[in-house]
Amino acid sequence: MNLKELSTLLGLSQTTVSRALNGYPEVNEETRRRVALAAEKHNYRPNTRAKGLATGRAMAIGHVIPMSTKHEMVNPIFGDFIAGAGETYSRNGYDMVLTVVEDVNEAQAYRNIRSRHTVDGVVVHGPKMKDSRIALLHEIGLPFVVHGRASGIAQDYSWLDVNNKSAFLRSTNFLLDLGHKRIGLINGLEGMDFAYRRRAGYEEALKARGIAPDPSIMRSEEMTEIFGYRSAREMLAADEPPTAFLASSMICALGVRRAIEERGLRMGRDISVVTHDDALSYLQNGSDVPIFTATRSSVRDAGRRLAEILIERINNPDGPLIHELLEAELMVGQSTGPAPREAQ
Amino acid sequence: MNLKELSTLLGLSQTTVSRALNGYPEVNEETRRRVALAAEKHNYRPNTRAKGLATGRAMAIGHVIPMSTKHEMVNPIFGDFIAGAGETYSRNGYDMVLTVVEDVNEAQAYRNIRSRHTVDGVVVHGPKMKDSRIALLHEIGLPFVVHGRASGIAQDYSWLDVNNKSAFLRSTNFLLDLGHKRIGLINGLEGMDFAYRRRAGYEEALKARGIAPDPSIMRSEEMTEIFGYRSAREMLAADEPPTAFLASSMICALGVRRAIEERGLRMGRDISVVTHDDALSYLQNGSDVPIFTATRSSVRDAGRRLAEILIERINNPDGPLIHELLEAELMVGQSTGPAPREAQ
DNA sequence: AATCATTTTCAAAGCGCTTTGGATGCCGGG
DNA sequence: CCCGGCATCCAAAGCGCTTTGAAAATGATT
Repeated sequence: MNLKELSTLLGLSQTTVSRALNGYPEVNEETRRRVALAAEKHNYRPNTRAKGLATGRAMAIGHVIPMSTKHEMVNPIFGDFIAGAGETYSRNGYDMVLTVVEDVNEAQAYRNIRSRHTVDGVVVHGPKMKDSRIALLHEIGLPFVVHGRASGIAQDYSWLDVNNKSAFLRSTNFLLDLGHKRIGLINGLEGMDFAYRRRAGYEEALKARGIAPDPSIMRSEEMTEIFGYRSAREMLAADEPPTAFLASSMICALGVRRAIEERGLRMGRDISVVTHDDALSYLQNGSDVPIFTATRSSVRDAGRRLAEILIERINNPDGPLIHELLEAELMVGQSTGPAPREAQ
Repeated sequence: MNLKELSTLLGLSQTTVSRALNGYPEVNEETRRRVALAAEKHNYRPNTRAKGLATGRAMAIGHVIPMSTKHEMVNPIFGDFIAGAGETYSRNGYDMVLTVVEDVNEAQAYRNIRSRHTVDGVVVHGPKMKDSRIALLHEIGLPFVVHGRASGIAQDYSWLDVNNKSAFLRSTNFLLDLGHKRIGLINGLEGMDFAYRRRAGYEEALKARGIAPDPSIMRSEEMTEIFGYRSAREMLAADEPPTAFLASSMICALGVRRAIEERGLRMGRDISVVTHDDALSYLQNGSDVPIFTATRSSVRDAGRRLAEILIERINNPDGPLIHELLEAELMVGQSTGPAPREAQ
């Protein structure tokens, strides 16, 4: 069923039917009702492509997912973020189109998207420091919002981010207050902007107490369980083992816990752990009392909100840029306790 | 830059330029080269919507993600599956469009997709037993492939699935051979077809050795870490605790391990664990020696292959239906060992 | 009754592409 | 010299929608 068929069926012109369905005022309410009823009855929906051609709007938003050949990982937060964003999209009549692309071709992918007019805007995931995508998107004039921020970019842009620095500063202080002096940092991949900010928060807290950050207990990698495990194991086996760890994700933290328990130590008593928690739906941090003491910030909420921001920007590209900084909440769980006496 | 502009720029008709770019034979090779060069230079890409309108093909494939209000979980395998499928799509010039929809509106979502002509086909995720989506998709005539299978459906359809029954039958036998007689099952949500098949494999293996399945050590829920933890904890605290567990996912298995260790027991010595492993990129099962003994089957590979199947079906809708059953490999890791003497 | 304003409807153009059904020019064979 | 055949190219229609500009119908006003 298409417009033409529907309109001849109703004995009306395509114009009138189109207007009736799109809520234009210049159509009799009685007629509108008739049209709406018939459309419902025949399950008529305008053809996306035709509508898009006519209006110049795709009513779709793009997400480019770079697939590195080196770093094979699919970000575990991806699913929850998408779920949140998708909710907003649905509510606003937008489709979501994903493009998986080898990271070396990422720039070309954005250009393609632009010239093929497949989407009205894009979400930039996982910004690196001095991320080149931002300049590119400005250049080709594709509306976008960044999930996170990119340090060292001259031009301004819209973003939504968790206050990573503050979160890690607070976690570090929390551990310092408990008497821990050697705190291992198990961070995300160097070069990722969020990892940089987290380290900055960690170092700032240490320095404020006169402790010099020790590179031998700071690691940076893709945040897998294995990485958390290995890092913690190595640090614990070293001469001056940390009495606490700061992990960048729950997945990492699970690995850290494994290393701790493998060594016959007890988390929360012998070794403290604080992690960042993205509130992934399949990886809840306990039910009543959190397992891990954690800085918590729902990535699904972030997706929801970021999608709203992007839609706002698409509707009003010359409107003000939007910046939103979410504070993570520090939730005390069972994984932290005072530093053991002998280590103090 | 659009076709019209490009063609006047070249002093050619739109027809010729279009044909040159699309590889039709009736155009001089010299001309074709000129056209290709100019297109490259001006970064010309045909407008997706216009092309779609003209050809009747969307060159896009849909994934409908139902968001339950009850079960809030985003399936953790989702990211990896999408990454695999997306790879195939990119290679074949397809876009991937996701629709997040409240599960109660799922049927309507498929009808919408169909009548709006947004995609050429869809992937059906997480089939339940007697899944109603299959009949629906047949009815509205939208090409599709199911990731998994649905028992109790009259009509045939294309699918790609892991042999869940065989996998769990083999795991169970493996544990039985090690002398375990009480094996707890920590399964996915009842009603999901894969969970049904896994249980069938488990029960068949037990019965073959004259052991009656005991409902008190069989659980069924969404496969979260918490669920694995709680289930294992409860079973371990009961009168006749299991000496081994069979878990339906790595995430669950992590919870099981936590429960075991919390009780002061050692996994692989006191309690054995076998899990199914979807080979998620951020949750590798160890590096050299697997942590968990596991039935392993890469969900990313599944995505890749399933996308190929769907594209085949789209190109040849009247071709034969395709069924592919992947066997999981049983990899022995550190989480299993002979049943403790006293329990034998 | 005539005029004007307002409401309601419509025909047709246009969005950017593909594709049909020629046109054009060139060549060799009769 | 003419004609058929082939290689190239083109004009125009059509995909299904929105939107412009105008016409028709209605109601209000004088």
